[in-house]
Amino acid sequence: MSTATVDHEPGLMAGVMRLHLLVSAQLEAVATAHGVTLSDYLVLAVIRRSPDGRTSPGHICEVLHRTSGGMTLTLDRLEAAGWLVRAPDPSDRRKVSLSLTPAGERLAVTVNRSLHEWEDTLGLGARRSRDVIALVDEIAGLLEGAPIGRRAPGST
Amino acid sequence: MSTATVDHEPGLMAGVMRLHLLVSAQLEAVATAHGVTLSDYLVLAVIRRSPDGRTSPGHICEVLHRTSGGMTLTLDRLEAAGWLVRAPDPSDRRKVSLSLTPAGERLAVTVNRSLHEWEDTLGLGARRSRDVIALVDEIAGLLEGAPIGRRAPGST
DNA sequence: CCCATGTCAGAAGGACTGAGATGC
DNA sequence: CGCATCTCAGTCGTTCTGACATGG
Repeated sequence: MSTATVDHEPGLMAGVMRLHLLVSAQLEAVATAHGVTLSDYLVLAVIRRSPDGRTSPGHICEVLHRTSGGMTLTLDRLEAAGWLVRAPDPSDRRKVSLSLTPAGERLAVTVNRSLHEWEDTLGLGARRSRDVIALVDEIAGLLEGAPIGRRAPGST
Repeated sequence: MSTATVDHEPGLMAGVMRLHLLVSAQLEAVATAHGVTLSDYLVLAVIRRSPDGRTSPGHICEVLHRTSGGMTLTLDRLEAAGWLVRAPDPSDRRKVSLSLTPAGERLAVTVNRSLHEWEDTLGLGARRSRDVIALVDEIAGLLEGAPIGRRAPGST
C-alpha cells in the first residue's frame, strides 16, 4: 500500500471542514439578520462592486457559479423585492443591465458593514489581519488554479 | 460617530468571501464525484469519527447545525442507499444508534481520501501546512466563541 | 407530569434542465 | 447560419416547521 502521499497532517482537512461549516453558518446568520439570504446578498454585492454599479446576469453567473436559468429566478425575486432593476443594455440589446435601487444599495451596504463588524469580532489585530489576508489570498489563488471545480463557460 | 473600529483592511472580507465560495464549490465537487453531496458525506463522516463508529441523530444535528426533522429525512435517504443502519440504543430506548455499513464505510473513506488529495493539490509544503493548521484552528476557535450563529440546544 | 429523542406529514424555498425568443 | 444572452416552464431534491409517539 505505498500510496506515497505526503503524510497527512491529521488536522488540516478536519480544520478546513470545521472552519467551512462555521463560516457558512455565520455568514448566513449575518445576512439573514437583515432579511436576505447569503446567496441573494452576494448577487447584490456583485452588482454593487461592478464598474458603474452595473452588470449583466451572465457575469453574475460566472462569478457565483450559477446557471442562467436559475439566475433569472433569483433576479426576479430581488427585483420584486425592490432591490434592483433591469434595464436594456444599449450597447448590446441581447444583454440586460442590472443596477441596484437605493433600497438595494442601502441593504448591500448594511450587510457589508455587518460583515466587517463580524470580522472585527474575531479580534485579530491589524497586523494579524494582514497576515491572514495574505494567506487567504494565496490559498484563493491556488484554488482558482486547481483542477477541480472549473466551469465550462457555456452554462445553459 | 466615532465607531472606533479597526480600520478595515479592504481585502479581508472580500478574501474570506472569495475563499468561502471557492472552498464550497470544490468540496462539493469532490464529494459529488463519488456520488454523494457534501452534506450527506458529512453525516457519514460524523458517524465514522464517533466513538465505536456509532452516534445518535441528535448528536449529528448539533455538530452540523441541522434540525432533527430534517435529519430524519437525510438518514432515511442514506439508509435507503445502504450506507448506514439504524439500531435501537440499548442504554436509552428513546435513542437510535447509527452506524455505517461496509459500503458506507468504504464511501466515507474514499471521499476522505479524495479530500486529502485535493488538499495535497494545493501544494502547501508540510511546514506551510502546519502554519495553516494552526491558523485555521485558531480562527475556528474564535468563531466557536463568537456571538453569532450559536444554536439553542433544543432544536425541535 | 415533564422532558428528551426521534419520526411523520405538509410545505416552502431555491436551484437546475431543456426549450425558446431575440439579437449579433 | 451559428453563436450569445436571457427568459420561461417544469421539475427535482433538500430542508424546515409543527404535531405526535414513545421512553426516561
